[in-house]
Amino acid sequence: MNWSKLKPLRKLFGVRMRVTQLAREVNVSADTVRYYTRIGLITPIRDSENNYHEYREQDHKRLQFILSARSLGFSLSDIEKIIDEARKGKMACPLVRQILEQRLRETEESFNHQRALRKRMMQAMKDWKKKPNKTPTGHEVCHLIEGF
Amino acid sequence: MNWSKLKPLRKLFGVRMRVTQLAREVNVSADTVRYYTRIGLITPIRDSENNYHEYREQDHKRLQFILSARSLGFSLSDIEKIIDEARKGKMACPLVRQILEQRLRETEESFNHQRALRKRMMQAMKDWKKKPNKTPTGHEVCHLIEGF
DNA sequence: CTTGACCTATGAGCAGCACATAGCTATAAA
DNA sequence: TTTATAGCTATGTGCTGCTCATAGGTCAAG
Repeated sequence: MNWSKLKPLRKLFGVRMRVTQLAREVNVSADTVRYYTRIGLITPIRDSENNYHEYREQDHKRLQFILSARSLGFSLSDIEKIIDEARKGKMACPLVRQILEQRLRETEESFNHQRALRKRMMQAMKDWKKKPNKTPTGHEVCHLIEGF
Repeated sequence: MNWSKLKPLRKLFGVRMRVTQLAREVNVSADTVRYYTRIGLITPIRDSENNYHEYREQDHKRLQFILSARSLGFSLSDIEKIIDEARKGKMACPLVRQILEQRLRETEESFNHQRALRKRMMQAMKDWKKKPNKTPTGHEVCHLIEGF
């Protein structure tokens, strides 16, 4: 049966989208949206005709929330907890504040690690400019690394 | 049979260690050493009596090489390639230089991302201090995140 | 000889996707 | 109307670099 002529009726129930269209609207890959769907962060309905996911306006909003939270360093697991709070009608804000604080500390830490790594790498680049290449001897692999 | 009385003979063939002892000597976890062994970066021999791995001096050196390379941002896959070059008797240095260059570029990039993330997070911390907690309405989850 | 602390190898799990696969859809040409 | 085919779909698997869980082995003390 051809449902295409009936599709306009769906507007009565709100706009429905498939995964690729939704992904394009928020500028992420379809695989990312599929992944969030798979782990239950987004809960679209199924089109019983073809088993495809149908994303509604609320799923769109949910996805935007997820992406905003991601851009603030929240993990998907954090986001799940936050959404669960809100689903239970509770205020998620205190939890959100607390998680942000913790993630910020972690980000500071990994930022410092990155900075130190970057420094080491730049130092190696510099030092190695003066050093020659060598053929490995015995159980040595590369004197540049071993001698750093 | 008790082999312990024969063990001193092994010194003729060099010092042998088990995973935990080697791990302690280089200050990493035994699981890390097991992992490197599992993926073939370190190739200890097997004690045929008990199927345990026996690490020799060359494995110790190899592990130190791996850790030095890791501390310069090389991936385990990079390290595998480098070791393979050396095993074939080739000079690994040119490859090492080239990989370092690439990894440094990537580190710069992710460092910049981290810095931007950190900045966003700190900004959010600051902004949110003036904002109240709110009970979720409709399909909203947390106005702090949504309104950032 | 038995207890029990500690050790072992191996399988599985983690984040956060990206990719491979097999099969479905939709549009346009024939 | 059929057919071709481009593009879509859901789902399974792979990736990095470990860490943890499990089942069993070792070994010195009692």
